[in-house]
Amino acid sequence: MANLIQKAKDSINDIINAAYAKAVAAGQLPEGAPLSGLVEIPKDTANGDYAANHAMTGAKAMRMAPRKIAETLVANMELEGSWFDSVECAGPGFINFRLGHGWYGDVLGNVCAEGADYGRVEVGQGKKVMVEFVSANPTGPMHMGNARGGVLGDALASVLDRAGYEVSREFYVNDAGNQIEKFAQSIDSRYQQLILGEDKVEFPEDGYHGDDIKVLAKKFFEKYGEEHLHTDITERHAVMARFGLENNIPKMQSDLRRYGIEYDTWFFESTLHDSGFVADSVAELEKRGYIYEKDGALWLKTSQILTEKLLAAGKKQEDIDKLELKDDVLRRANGFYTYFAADIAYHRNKFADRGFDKVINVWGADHHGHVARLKGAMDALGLDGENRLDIVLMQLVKLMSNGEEVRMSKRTGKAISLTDLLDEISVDAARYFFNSRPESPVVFDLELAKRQDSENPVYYVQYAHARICTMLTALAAEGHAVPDCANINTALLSTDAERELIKQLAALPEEITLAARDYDPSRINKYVTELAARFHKFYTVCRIRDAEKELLEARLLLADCVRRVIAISLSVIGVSAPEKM
RNA sequence: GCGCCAAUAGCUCAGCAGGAUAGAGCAACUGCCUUCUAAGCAGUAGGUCGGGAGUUCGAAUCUCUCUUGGCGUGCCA
Repeated sequence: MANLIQKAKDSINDIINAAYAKAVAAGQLPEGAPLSGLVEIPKDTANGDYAANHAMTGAKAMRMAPRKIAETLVANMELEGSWFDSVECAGPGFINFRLGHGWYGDVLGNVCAEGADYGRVEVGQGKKVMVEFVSANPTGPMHMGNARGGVLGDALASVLDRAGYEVSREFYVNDAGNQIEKFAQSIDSRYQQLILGEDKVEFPEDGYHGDDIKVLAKKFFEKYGEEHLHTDITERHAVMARFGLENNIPKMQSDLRRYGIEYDTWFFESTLHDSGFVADSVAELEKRGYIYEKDGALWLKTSQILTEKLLAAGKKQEDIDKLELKDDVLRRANGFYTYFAADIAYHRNKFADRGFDKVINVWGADHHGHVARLKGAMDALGLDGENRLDIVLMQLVKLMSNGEEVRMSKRTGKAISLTDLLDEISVDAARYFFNSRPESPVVFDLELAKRQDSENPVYYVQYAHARICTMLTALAAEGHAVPDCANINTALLSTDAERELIKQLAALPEEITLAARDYDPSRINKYVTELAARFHKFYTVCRIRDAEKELLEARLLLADCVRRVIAISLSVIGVSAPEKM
């Protein structure tokens, strides 16, 4: 579980502090100045492998020129026995360190020793985390937004898993409430149109207009015939809703599986209503004084809860007034609970009943108005939603076709579904493409997507992997098997191409840590693309087959390490690593 | 009106726990396969990082403000 980049940085901090102590003892630098700074990796290796800015940040306190401080520190440095070969001052006062070959050897040793676990870090400390994502309405096919949510959620879960969290993937099935009734009405209308003629039955304006509803109605008719034409409407709608869900949910499950996504739990909203947990949660809020009745409905004091929170966070009352906070209905006058009430119960269940330390929901940005109130409701229940509930808001996908935007809506029936998408482009391409920063909007050009073959960057990475695999096979056939890590001379890997490649191998644990911290799995895309680029360069510049035995073996091992790390990285983002292309 | 998110090459996007000359892919142009996969490598060209102000030794990155776009502001989910 070693992160050699972090260790190198820590080591530099130690070296600088030791040099400072020595300089102070010699009277060259003032005592007691807080010497802290950042160690970072410069863009240009001409500035060393690591650069420290301690001299610049300490300049003010020491009342000395940064450059002078840096020079004094460097003069007092001891690199013997460290990972570093050289150190020098540069620019306005940077202290630049250069790695020796020992560090590079240690990186390869790590990759070999940790095998498939390479890149695992322990920042998660085994905490229980749930990632809930997609949770598309089961009233129709999943769309492009769901496709992106699936990619981001699944990749985020993988990242967190590798960062040492105990992760659970969950899909929340909204199989209750208003939209289910609308769903049933829509099927019912299509069913009647089927029997009585399309012009004889009016289709509800706010119904689901998609063709999938017609298909469901047809299936329903094939099963029941005209049996349900005149049955009691409540019972009929219940039968139709169940029929629709029993058709749609397995379809969603198989689509997501085809997309490479497996959930630990499919959680049904209806169970919260059936068990009385929704009512119980509202009662609990009432007990805590957050509920009142008005116009026959039960209301949550959302504005009070959020106002108190914002005041505590230091917001001014006049700014809060501008927000025009409103309360929310939890139970309508007709006795039915709102979606929000069910959502409160659902999240209470996640924390209180199932004991998740942290819950992350991946939502479309159009739900952002819901974030503060749900967190607030958790706070009101004493469940610390502010810190334990995190929402990743992803911008919706903008679909372009022939230069025009295609609006996606289930109700207009013009949606491009996730199934359509996967019929057009490969799962690997879709997963790579949608894994970009969640808060950035994505413009998806359908024509371009269809055309995407060898030009897609995902193939660039996969090609690197395949290239290594076939090369290793070919060389093994010539008697050059990948050697054991302990038997190679890593000091021979001394060209820029080799060292840049090894540095990139070393970066995976750091990338996992940052991706987990920022909930940004797209970092892994960039990481593995850069790794592939450095490999391709190495491959072009450093021949393996023609090298002398010792160098050949060292390079063979390096190539094998790259192969393993590419495979690990791709698996984290759900992309396959083909052995040949 | 108020709130959230965004604005970087012709196009799609990186870079944002402040760091040294702003990167990649696509599109355009030029080289490199009798040698481990050319789905590759090397190079040319392309930018007032939306405008303005501030903080700092130092800003694409942080703060404020303005502009433009997306979304939200339901007894919808």
